[in-house]
Amino acid sequence: MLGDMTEARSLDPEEWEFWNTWMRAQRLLTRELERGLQRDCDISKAEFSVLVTLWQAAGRELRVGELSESLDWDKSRVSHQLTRMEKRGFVKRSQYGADGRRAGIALTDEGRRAAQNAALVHGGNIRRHFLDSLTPEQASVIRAWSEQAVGRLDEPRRGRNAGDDAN
Amino acid sequence: MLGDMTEARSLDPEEWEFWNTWMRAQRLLTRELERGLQRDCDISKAEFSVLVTLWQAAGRELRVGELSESLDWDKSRVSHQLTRMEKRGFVKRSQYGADGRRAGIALTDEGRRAAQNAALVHGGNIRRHFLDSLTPEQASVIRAWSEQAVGRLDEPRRGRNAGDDAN
DNA sequence: GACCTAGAGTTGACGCGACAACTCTCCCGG
DNA sequence: CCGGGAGAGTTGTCGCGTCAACTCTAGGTC
Repeated sequence: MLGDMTEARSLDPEEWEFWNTWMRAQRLLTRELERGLQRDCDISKAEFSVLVTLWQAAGRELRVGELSESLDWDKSRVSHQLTRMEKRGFVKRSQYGADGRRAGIALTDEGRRAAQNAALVHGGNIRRHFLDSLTPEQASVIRAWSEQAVGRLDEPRRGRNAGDDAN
Repeated sequence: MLGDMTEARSLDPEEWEFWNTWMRAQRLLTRELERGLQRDCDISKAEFSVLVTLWQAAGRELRVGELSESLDWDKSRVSHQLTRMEKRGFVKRSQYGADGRRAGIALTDEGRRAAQNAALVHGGNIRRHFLDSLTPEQASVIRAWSEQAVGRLDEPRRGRNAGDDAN
């Protein structure tokens, strides 16, 4: 809408520095947590997300589409991820329907164990590396910004509820 | 240090929600910017980082190790990225040394054009999607958190200067 | 009943990111 | 001279993430 006059100007050096520091902080934090997950639980962040989402379904089998919606992942991404995780023995695609199609996704026992353990360990890591590092003021400001950013960036896409996800 | 007693407890539901919202905001923002970069400039975020870093070197050829240090990327990652970008015609590995080894990395003309254009366009996108969305208070709090997080997570790794990078 | 379109899911291809293994040169000590 | 690191760079492999193309079935229309 309304193209304003300052279009052609990029960012000032200090704005770039702000942006770079911010991106760097994010990257270091997620890298640290991802490494922790790999080291302590031997699973990836993507695997964690799927495990926890299925775990929260408490035994109910989810469809690929539901996972896709819940995680806000592309359906093909979910499918690929499930293929890998099926190979690892974390999930099972149960076939149903007379002809044998339409997959429902279920955790295996090993998947359940991994989910439970990872939630504990990863939660602790998040506390140590993120939550504990925030002053109350920082926490509330960052929470507010996050919510507003999600609202701004996510509403356009799906104009309805904001379901849970697990990252 | 000193393991405190609350080890075995993971996160409360509201802490998880905070964490998830925060991760989600990050993901949506970076996804949006990455898409913008792809759409408007036909380059990826990784390509952008390399282009800008080389551009800032203002004609001086960088070594792989320098790029790796500057970007805080694994050396092998730099090498792979350069291979792809060489194929696209953005960079050139100039050989020197009598026997022909030790690669110096230089931008091609096309690389220079792409860098310049992308810095402008991407900068604008960052302004629109991020900087403009911050109240002054949010900006200062987030800046402070970022710096402190980088200090905490990055100092252990390299106990020296905090060079520039381009993300 | 034949078409055919919409939706669900899978597959393939490709770039990104991490890790380990390998090459090659330089340099140092014997 | 030769053997053995150390440092720089490359290669291979694999998982993640995205896009496009494909399959298959259900359901609707004629």
